[in-house]
Amino acid sequence: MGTEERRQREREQRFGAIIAAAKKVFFTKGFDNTTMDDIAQESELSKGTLYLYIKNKEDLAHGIMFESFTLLKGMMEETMAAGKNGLDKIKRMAALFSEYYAQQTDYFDFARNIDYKIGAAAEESSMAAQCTRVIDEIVDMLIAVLKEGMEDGTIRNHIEPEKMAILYANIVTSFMKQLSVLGDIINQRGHYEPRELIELMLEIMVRSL
Amino acid sequence: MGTEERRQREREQRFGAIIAAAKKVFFTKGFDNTTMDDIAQESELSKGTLYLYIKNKEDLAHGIMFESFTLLKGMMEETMAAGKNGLDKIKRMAALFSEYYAQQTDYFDFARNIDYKIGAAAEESSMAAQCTRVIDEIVDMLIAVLKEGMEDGTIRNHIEPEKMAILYANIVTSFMKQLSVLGDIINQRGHYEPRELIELMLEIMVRSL
DNA sequence: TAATTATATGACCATCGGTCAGTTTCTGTA
DNA sequence: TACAGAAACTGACCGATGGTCATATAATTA
Repeated sequence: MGTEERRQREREQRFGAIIAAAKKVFFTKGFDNTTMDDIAQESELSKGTLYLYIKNKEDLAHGIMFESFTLLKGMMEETMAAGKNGLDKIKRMAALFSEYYAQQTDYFDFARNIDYKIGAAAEESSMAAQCTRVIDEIVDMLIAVLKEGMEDGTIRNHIEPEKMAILYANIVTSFMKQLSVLGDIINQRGHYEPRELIELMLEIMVRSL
Repeated sequence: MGTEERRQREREQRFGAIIAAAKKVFFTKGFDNTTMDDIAQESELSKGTLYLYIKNKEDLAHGIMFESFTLLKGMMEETMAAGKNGLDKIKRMAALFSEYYAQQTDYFDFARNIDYKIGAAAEESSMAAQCTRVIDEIVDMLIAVLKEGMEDGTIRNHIEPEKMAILYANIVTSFMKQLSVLGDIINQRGHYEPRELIELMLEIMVRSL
């Protein structure tokens, strides 16, 4: 009888519902200002029950990050497939990042609070470990496309692709995270749209290849 | 009689001592893991007394940031004075930033937690307001040197210098903040020294001018 | 139906940022 | 020197919050 299977499925659904509820509250009130009671209420469970499905508040955040990274990875795969050569793929990727930032600014704001702990937590927490795995896969995609560009001659720069992938990924994400927070203030003071600054940054990155 | 003046001086010394104690503890244990009781103990005052000199824990952090930005500004002024033309000044500035990162990595790690709140807090807190003032002065210095380079022909790129200063300042600081946290993990996994990645990043930035 | 197991609950605990009534120390005056 | 008022200081206390656990409820099995 499939009782055990059904239970397992229900457990996963519960977990998914908790992640969804947490995401809703985190993105509305911010990580620090959200209490576990808020999440309990939103998910219509008691606080104690939450802890049957998650390890702690931080782990919950890593679950959300995992979802986000997985989504991005899927979009990258689609984008890459459409590119004609190495440089073209990178240009499309840059456009994708810009679009992703515009649509998911909340994620970057949230990530700024959280993702720096992922590496340190990866050993203890399965959610954090899953995050690092997806991040590694994303970096691997970047490495592959850089290599492709070097081989087909569309990229002049021949520094180690592994090093460049790490470098560029960190420049882009750190800048986006910073803008997700300071963007409004910068816009208010100097009238520079965050999106405009990001496009400029990406242009500099692509041109440097 | 100079009683009042002496008192004022003593108040400032107390404040300075509290900042110093807080800095010591924050840099050792991190912002989140430091309790106000820790700082009270380190500064040999009661917790209640701390609050006669500071507004709250965040304000204390802004005081430390202010000190840091002021230090950097002073170093920038020295560096700029030694430069021969616009581009030369910028190259020296890049070298300065790299050196500053190496010497004060702790500051960036700390800043990552704090500085995003400065803009929002500037209206309420005098410490945060002082921070924004120094940051503005630093950005103004960058704008000035970019203009100089455009005028003397050592910089080809002629986008609005105001926009470029904001763009470059944010790329550089956000990347440094990210590395201050992830640097060790990156180094551990791919054997890329943080300092090396920062030099590469600065090189890309300078070359794009 | 009774026993066992899985799931859920919320009162409770420890910690921490911040407050405030009360105490001590300093200062100017008579 | 005595004393009153001001300034500086203290630490017990408060409210909020992440996390726990003894207990209760529901589902499953025999």
